[in-house]
Amino acid sequence: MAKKVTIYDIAREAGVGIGTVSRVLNNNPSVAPETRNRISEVAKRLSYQPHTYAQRLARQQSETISAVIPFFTSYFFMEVLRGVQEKVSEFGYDLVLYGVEHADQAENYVAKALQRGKVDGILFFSMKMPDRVLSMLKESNLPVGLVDSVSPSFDSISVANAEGAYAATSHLVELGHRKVGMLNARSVSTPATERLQGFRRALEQQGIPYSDSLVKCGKSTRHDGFNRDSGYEAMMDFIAMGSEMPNAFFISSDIQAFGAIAALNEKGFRIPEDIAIVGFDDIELARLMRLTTMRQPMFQMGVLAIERLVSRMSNPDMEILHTTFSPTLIVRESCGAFMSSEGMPSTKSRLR
Amino acid sequence: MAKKVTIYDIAREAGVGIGTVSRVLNNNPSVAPETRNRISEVAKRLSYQPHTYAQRLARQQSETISAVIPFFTSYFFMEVLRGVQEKVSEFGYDLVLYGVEHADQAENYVAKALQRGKVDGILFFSMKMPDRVLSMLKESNLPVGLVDSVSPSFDSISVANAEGAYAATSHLVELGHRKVGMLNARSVSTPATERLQGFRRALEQQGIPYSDSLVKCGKSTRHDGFNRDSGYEAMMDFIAMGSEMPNAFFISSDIQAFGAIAALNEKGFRIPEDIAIVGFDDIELARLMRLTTMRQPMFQMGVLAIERLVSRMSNPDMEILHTTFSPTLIVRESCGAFMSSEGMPSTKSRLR
DNA sequence: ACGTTTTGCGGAAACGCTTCCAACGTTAAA
DNA sequence: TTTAACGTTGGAAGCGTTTCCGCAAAACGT
Repeated sequence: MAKKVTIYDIAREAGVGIGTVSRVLNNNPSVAPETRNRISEVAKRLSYQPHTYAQRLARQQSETISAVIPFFTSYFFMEVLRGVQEKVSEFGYDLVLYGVEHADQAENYVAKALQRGKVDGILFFSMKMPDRVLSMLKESNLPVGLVDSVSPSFDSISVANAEGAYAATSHLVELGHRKVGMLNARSVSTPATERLQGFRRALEQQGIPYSDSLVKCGKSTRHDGFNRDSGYEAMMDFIAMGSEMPNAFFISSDIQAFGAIAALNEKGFRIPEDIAIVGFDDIELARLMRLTTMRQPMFQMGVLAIERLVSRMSNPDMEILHTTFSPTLIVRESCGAFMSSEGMPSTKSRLR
Repeated sequence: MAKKVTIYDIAREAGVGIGTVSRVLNNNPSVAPETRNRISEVAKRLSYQPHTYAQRLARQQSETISAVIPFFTSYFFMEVLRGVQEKVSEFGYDLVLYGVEHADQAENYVAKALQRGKVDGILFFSMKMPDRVLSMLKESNLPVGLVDSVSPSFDSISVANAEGAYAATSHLVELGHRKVGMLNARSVSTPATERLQGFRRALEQQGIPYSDSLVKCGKSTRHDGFNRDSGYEAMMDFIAMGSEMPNAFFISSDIQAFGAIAALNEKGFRIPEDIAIVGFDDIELARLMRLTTMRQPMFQMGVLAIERLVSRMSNPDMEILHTTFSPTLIVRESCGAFMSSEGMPSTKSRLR
């Protein structure tokens, strides 16, 4: 280990008291300029590095923000995390990541985090937490931010899931499709249920009868069903419907859409000629695959989440803010929009 | 904030000294069973939570592992990080992520990290670090692990890049191609230069003359050239060669391959009928796109990296270990192997 | 019955820092 | 000239643990 240099060493070397050294290090104004210089110089010469944990213990705060995330390995979270990471280091905080499988694990973590000084703020991602935990959090007075979920008592950043699903579905219907289905994720996920609502509403609004047989979810439970296999399985189920099968699908995430496309390809369906598809998220691969989808400003959500959290940390009485982003429809080729508008299929399709 | 409960509270409540409380909390055997029970009970009743920073200060260690990563938003790193995350939490450590743009930023961070007690171990990902930093690290005695790069003085986990490139290129040649080119990433990246070596060696071994015009790299510098646009640009450059253009390509990452495929499609080339391609990495999408590629065991590398680091932390004098994974060739459709072996192109191709 | 270990335990010291308080020398105000 | 106020400074106290030292009581040996 690098030999420790403490403020005592500096104090001795500079012929002052430790209090003065500390004041210099913390830019406390009440130090004579001359003394300040001398101390700064000694500190640099000894290449002093403060002991973070000692500081945190003494200051009673952690300079740490932690993010509790269900599965930080999904494309969606990765993208949001990029924004988070960028801002966190800009503000000079540490980022501690906690990957959890379910909300109850989060609860477990909350208990640990609540000890004063462990973290200065927490961000929860896509977690529907039990009321008990929520109120624990609330009375703890710890700054908390919610991303991709909402609760009245905390700041939140979210996406208008229902609205997005509504737009996606409507787009399909406007393209002339009457038999449109949905591939959803698991209903334990709030975004999934919200997207289902949007889907239903769009159908009803367009005078198309809704039926439960119109929405399917694969059996793969990883990432709450937001995964490729789930999409593959659900689409296979649809294909098994035979002539009853819808010919247009709103799919609740791009990654599921890719699974669905694989299933479709395997069974000889062409996209968009035979089947139209619109996804959700607009992950990088969606552009590559020419997938029509609803874009969520993931990076930006991460950035905003930290900005909001930091301002709440410095001003706890700030009024609670809820920000909802509206996803925007990105029309590419998988929905067949170009085909119908231009009268012929695009020659550039990468979808089969 | 949750009202603080300290070991003093427990001691008072249980009618013992703080030393005993601490011993119970740390499972130190020299406490009478009866006393131990009483204390545990009180601790639970008061829902005591140790103050992490105080512990770390007293114990002189941090229970934290940090990972320094160039761009933790690329598919390759995401996958590796999954493995890292899994193991880290299994061992009960905290994971602190540092995203950096270049090695010099890492240096900056190293200085901070070196202060005793800040972190117990560091993992560096894909970073070619200046010797000065390396020796700083070395003499600091901090446990260090290298992933995707190698240095004699530290444990490392890497992939046989040259070997992989060799295998990929050879596969192309064995399929009958004589004009084979390479799309590389930027030469600042060590994996990129190693893969180039493998490519050259394969050519030479097969009696095919190498020429610099056979390898190109796009202008996009993000992720050191391991990005989609770079692949697109490089392939466009190749296409501009006209009749001189190779008809088979080894591409140094899957993501670049997708860009290249886009370029090819745009210009009307068919894959694999006109152009054969093999990529590198085997990211999830490669399977979807039926891309022939060299698989790196990314998740496993992450797992191993942490296991190795943790064992070094507990046993600093352990002999230095270098593990090299050999990438394996995953034959799918983009190389045309099925076409040539089965005499006809696959009907399921998703590559155009 | 008397040393001698062993076992269990209390609490001071240490970890490295921040912060508060007292004290000093100066300078301004009266 | 006296007093009050100010600008600086030193260092003790405190943050919540762990750990070491030493002591008492209990267990052991003979």
